[in-house]
Amino acid sequence: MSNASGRDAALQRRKSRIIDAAIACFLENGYHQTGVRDIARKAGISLGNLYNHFAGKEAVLAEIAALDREETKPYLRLLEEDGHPADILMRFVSVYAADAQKSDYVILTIEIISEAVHKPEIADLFVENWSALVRALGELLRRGSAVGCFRDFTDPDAVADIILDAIESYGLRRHLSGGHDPSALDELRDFIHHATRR
Amino acid sequence: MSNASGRDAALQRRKSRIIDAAIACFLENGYHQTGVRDIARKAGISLGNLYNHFAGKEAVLAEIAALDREETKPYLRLLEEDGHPADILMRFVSVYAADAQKSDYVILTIEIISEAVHKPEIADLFVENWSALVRALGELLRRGSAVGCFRDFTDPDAVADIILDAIESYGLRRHLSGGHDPSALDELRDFIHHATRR
Amino acid sequence: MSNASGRDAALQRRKSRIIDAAIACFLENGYHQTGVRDIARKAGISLGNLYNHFAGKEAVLAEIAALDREETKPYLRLLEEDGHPADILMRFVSVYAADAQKSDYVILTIEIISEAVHKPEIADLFVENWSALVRALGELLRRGSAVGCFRDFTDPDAVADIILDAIESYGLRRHLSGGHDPSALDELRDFIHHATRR
Amino acid sequence: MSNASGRDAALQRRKSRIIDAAIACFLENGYHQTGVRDIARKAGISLGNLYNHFAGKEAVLAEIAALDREETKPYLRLLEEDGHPADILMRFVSVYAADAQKSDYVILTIEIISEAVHKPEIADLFVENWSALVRALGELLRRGSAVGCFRDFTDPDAVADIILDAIESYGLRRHLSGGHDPSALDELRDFIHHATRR
DNA sequence: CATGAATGAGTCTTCATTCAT
DNA sequence: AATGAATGAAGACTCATTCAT
Repeated sequence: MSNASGRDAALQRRKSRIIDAAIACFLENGYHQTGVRDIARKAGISLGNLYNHFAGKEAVLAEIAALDREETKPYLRLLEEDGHPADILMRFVSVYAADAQKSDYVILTIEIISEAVHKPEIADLFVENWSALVRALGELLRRGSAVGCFRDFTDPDAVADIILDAIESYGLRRHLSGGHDPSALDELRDFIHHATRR
Repeated sequence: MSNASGRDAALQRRKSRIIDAAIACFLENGYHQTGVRDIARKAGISLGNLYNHFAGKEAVLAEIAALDREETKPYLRLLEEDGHPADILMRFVSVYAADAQKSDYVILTIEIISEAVHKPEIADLFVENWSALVRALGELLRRGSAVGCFRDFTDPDAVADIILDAIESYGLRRHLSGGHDPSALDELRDFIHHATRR
Repeated sequence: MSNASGRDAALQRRKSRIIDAAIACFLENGYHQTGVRDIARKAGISLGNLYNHFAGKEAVLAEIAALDREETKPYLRLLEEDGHPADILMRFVSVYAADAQKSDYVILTIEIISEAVHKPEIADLFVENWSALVRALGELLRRGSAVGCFRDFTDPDAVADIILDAIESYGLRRHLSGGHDPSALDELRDFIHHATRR
Repeated sequence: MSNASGRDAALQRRKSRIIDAAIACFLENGYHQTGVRDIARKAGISLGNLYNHFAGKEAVLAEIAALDREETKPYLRLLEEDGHPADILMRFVSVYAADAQKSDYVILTIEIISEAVHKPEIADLFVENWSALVRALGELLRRGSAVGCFRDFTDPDAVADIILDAIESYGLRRHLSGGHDPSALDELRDFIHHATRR
């Protein structure tokens, strides 16, 4: 390992600590209620130093939004696995819904989306990840239709959109109503199953 | 009309103008980017006077959130109409999705939800309206199951939740991706149709 | 009683209620922490109507300061009574100290004085009452010196000043330290007795 | 001098300049009539920066109140000197009264006290300094009684309280009445002398 | 790279007062 | 005399960002 890359790694660790701190703050108090000072303090660095790593508060949020990409990868891999499309779909729904149900995920998503509404550059990051998921799921649906285990869709990508949305908002709703209805996930799986079966 | 009620009406008009101004501002710039001054200016009143009508900025948002209730009523009536449950459901989906797709509605909803995440009193207002919709739609599903035009659901209310979520987030997604895919609504209707049919 | 005087009496009652309300507010929260709205509310009248009775917030305080005059009268009478000057002095000290010890009196006095420091017109009201007391007590001291029960004073009025101050600040200190040392009053009486005896 | 201590010293100087500016403002216009901006401007720093040094306006006042402690020290030393108690007492009275008579001191004291009435945390700072003085003076009185140059006191601390009060309020009264009666101080000394002598 | 003092525009809110009714 | 909506200046305080060290 060269000196340079060692330094890079250290830098990356710093950035990562800042991101983690920011996420923690945003989760706890929301993006707008979080000050740059709060992030710096929680990251254990000085206020000014944060600006050596990020252009500003919004850049931190953008980075968080971009990180979605990483977290999206496992889902993409799952959707592209070989196997019975219907099985894969159900496994995907289960796993994705489980994640989407986690409070952290939900809150952070809302924070980012509500910023994205007024800031195109953040919306773009978001849409990018989303599109990748949609395409992968759409492909699965197409495959399933071809194989005969799903019905034929006029626009598989649109359906993929709907399915992903349903799962995401399922997670949000769980959070807002505060409840933890275990049967709800079954119902969601059932719902998607019936909506897609031939 | 008595003097008192005349004055009350004038007051109500004022409040209403403030609400309208606030909505316009929130839509344009978001809740946090909107200053109380902006609202007052757009409402054509003085800054201080706003506080004669609302306890503060958050109270304005709360009132907007509460107004949802009024806008929920037509849907409730639709869901409770006599008729073939499957027909009613499809009409409901069409109408509700059309509204949920309107940019205004979407943006405002996001603003409110993202505040609700950190402010229980706003979340409560929101959940209340939502519950009413869920119950009404759940009832329709039950009726449909009884009549035989829907499959049997383990938990009709959970399904109602899922359907409503799907529609809402459909609207949001339409907004974020900027696109206006007319076939998407058909796909959504189809999706829900297949997911609920016997 | 003529109509006019009846109306005047009613007016006076209103003013008096406002004054009482103001005193209550000033005691509880201090002059600056009290809003005109608070006074009006506690007086049970409308905000605007208060301005039909007083020129403004400061005028209310001025009236309160002026009311001191009334409360000063009993002391003046006591000081001018016939009798042994030393006895009268001791009785005066006891009574005046008892009053000065009452929290209400102390707080209100402080509020008024601290305003008076920057507002001559209020200071004047205050000084006036004080001077009357000083003169009366000074006269008593002179009488006592003449009769032989007090020592001779170079400047009896200055001594009167000192005595009155001692009593007043005794009350204030009691309030600030929160304590209620019953022997302190005895000590104060003793102190003044020794300081004035021949 | 290390860099760190150099920076600390600079910081302390800043704080000190702010305090000075605040005192000047409070003297001129009173605590409530002084805005944080006024203090910052007079201190020659930006508004926001003031908050890097003090938690807020009240914290500035608290610091000023606390500074009393420093100013109390010379008096404490004087009271604890060896020497004839009666002499020391008289010297103390002269010096303390001279200070208490200075307009600055009086006005500032009033501002602080009138805040202290409604804010225990400020009252505490005040009482603390006062208690130290009372104890020191009380000790002197005890010593004097033992030596035979003062009369015996039931409660020397209470007497100390009275003496200090008398001096303080003497200063205040001088300020309020605007006059500068040079014989008044003699009279005060005489008064205390007679009140304490055997 | 690291620090945190410095900046000043911006935040929401309160206030004494006025005035049409 | 009585009401309370209307006014807008002033209030204390926060914040993202910069910069000298």
